[in-house]
Amino acid sequence: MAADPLSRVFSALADPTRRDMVARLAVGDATVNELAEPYLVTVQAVSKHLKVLQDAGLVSRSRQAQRRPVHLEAEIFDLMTKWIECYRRQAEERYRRLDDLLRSMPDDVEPTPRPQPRQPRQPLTQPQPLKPPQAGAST
Amino acid sequence: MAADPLSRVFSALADPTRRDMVARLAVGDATVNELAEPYLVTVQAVSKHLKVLQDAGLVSRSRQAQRRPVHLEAEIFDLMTKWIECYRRQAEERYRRLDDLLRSMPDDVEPTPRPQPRQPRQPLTQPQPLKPPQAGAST
DNA sequence: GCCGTGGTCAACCAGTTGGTTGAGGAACAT
DNA sequence: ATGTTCCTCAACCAACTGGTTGACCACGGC
Repeated sequence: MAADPLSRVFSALADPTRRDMVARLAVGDATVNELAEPYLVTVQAVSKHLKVLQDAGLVSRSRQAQRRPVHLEAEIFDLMTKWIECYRRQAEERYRRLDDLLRSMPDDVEPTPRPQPRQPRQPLTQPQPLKPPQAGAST
Repeated sequence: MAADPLSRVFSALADPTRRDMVARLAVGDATVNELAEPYLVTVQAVSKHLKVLQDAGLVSRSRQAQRRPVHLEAEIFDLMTKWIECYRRQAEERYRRLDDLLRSMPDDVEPTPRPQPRQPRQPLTQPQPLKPPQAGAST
């Protein structure tokens, strides 16, 4: 539950029902009952899904008489797209570099250009649970 | 297991360890042992993570003597970014329209411009398990 | 006040997930 | 052939997830 924000967002969108709700909310705010209507699950289940989306920061909720309208907070998507773009770019650049390398040496070096045998760990994603105690060490 | 591709990708990246591995792989291919080294989990656990990433189409693996180098397949990211962009754009456009609407009517209509009371369901994500039979489905 | 509507909370259950250990397969070196 | 290295498979376990039902809270209408 206390997972990092990125995990929460990815995890929230890993469920097709939740993605579907996000899609529905993209066209306009909605109440829990409205959101629940298309599915055959109970309202409580939908409420749970909504809480997951809310914990991920993907939706917010206000009060309007008895209703609790749900509102999509699209900015959180940036968190994901930034992460994705970062590593995609890295990978693409790597291809480019490898390509250049292959271009620059016709055929007189060893034919297996192992990319990097061991990188010194870089910043990476976050201060991961790298080598913590073990077995379910969920910070 | 038989989830849709989008769910598999999101789900695969919902784990910080797996994201970390993707980050590591962005700088170059690696073997299972190399990938396992920074963590305190067993190699078997890493192998499982890799299988999840592979099922999601995020990595591929070849054979090189005893080694099974893991290679990042960055194109799959497109699947996510496309989905995200689609709904983000929709949401942004909605704000724009609402903004225009508010601008065009100074103060002589009701002050609660309920977005849309019920949209006719659109294509959305996939052919969801939308209201099949049973379970209190008040038709 | 009391009731209906809209929504949440709590307890429970089944299935999945992330980890473990142990056994074993595949490709080399000798 | 035997051993070594790298990796996967199988069985098991604890924790989490997505669903259920039932109780309950917060409003607004009467």
